[in-house]
Amino acid sequence: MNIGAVARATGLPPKTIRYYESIGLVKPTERSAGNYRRYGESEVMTLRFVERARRLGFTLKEVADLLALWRDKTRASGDVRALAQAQIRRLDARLRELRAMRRTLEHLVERCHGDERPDCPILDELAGGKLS
Amino acid sequence: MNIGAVARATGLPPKTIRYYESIGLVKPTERSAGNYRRYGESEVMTLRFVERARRLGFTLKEVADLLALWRDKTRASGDVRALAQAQIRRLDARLRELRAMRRTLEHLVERCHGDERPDCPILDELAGGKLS
DNA sequence: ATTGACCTTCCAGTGGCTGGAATGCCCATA
DNA sequence: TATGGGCATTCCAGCCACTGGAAGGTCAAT
Repeated sequence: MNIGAVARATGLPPKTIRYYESIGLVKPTERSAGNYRRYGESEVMTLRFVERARRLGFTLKEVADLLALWRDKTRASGDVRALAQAQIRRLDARLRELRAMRRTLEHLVERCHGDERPDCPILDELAGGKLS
Repeated sequence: MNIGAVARATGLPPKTIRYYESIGLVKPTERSAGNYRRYGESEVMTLRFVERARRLGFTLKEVADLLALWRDKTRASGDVRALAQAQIRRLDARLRELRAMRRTLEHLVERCHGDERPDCPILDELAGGKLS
């Protein structure tokens, strides 16, 4: 399998696959005569794993840790769970931040008539308000 | 006011203030004899404006737009409102993404016993599951 | 005169890609 | 056999919004 086929099979762009290789995550089984990357099924599985973990918001560092645990048949499932729970906590923190931003913006938008006139509570608050 | 005082007054690190200057957002009124940046009240106000807008999740490009609207006394408040509403929509999109991640992770964590044993549904799903 | 806090510039790195240039490979068709 | 098109390669650069650190200059107080 060339990189393009792997890209189609994993949903990851070729560029990203090369990037993952450059940081040591997944490397091709071999190179063809013409120096093309050639991949086998297990690399495709690994890349799919990476793609799914990324979609759950894990950093590449954590993905590497998860991959290591995946490969380690003697791992403790508690270690995996701990990573997942840490990620949930980070998501919660981020959700709280975004919700706070949203609330504030919503208040501002409500108070701004939003027409041709120049007076605008949004700018006023940004300029001097306390924005809670 | 030197940059350190401005930093204290705005909550922005000196490095960030210099960075904002480098991208043309806010420049000091003048330089002292010893080449120190010197700021007046209006720069402090501008930086506070920037800091608040950033806290609401606006990009620096949008902050620049908001600043331009702020300075333009003939602006239409609708233009400001449109920026704020676009930002709310982006926040909503991001919130949906994060919530979806959270839901999936929560399911996975529930199904993983998380002890010393190696079998782990989290890894299984990352490896081959459909993760909804 | 010396200390120490502050300031200066410049370069480099973060994360996770993404774009583009210049070049090379592979295969099918005329 | 030439040629064309679709792949692939490497390398450099850029994105965003900072942040860290080195090497040095300034300023006020002791």
